[in-house]
Amino acid sequence: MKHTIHTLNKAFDHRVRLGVMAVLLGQSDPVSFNELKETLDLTDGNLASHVAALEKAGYVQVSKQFVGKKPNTTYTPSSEGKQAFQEHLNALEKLLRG
Amino acid sequence: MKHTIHTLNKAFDHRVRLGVMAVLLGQSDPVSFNELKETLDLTDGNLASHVAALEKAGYVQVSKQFVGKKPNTTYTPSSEGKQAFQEHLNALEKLLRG
DNA sequence: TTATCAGCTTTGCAAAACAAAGTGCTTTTA
DNA sequence: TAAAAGCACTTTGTTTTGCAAAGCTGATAA
Repeated sequence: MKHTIHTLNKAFDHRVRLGVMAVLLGQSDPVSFNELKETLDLTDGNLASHVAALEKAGYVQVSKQFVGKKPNTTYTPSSEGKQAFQEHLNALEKLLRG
Repeated sequence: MKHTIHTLNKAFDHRVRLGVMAVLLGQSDPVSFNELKETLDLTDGNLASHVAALEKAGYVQVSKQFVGKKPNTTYTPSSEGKQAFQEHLNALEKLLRG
């Protein structure tokens, strides 16, 4: 019965990134920077750095447009992101059930 | 629908500490340093520092005895540890289900 | 007596986390 | 029209965390 914590994905091994993924996957529509920021109660810089990490890993896609005259950045999970996250959750469950 | 990642317990917000708790809670008997080390595949120092953190938080109890003539350190989750861990898992589930 | 085991502690470095302030651009608002 | 405010960052600087590797202690086995 190997408790291999090493199959947990480091990209998701932090509450902020976990929260970001949970929010994105819980919504069928893209989620904006400000929605994320308020939902997760984070500072701008903190959120920006964590989503940047997820983007760099290829787990979220970023799209920038204008809503009316206001800039609006939204995030969606990529298909690799969805899969990697699911695998992470599976590994978590496995770990927690021995 | 508040995705409050802030209810996650920082003491368990790391794969090693998560693994330690999972192992300890999965076993009805105390678990030795070496069992933990092998099960989780960690170096001495790394394991030592993480269990020290859990001990400092009051989440695991440490007992030192001799088995035959060899020293043997074992770990058990405290009742606060069990409760806190359960709450952490509840918070996790809640987060993951919106 | 040299080596080995258990269980740490120390050292030293690198990466990560975070808050706070700054930035550039646009748009309200007074 | 000048000041304020919103969006989405980036930069700066500090603190915290993680980790491997080496060292250490006290005991035993070879």
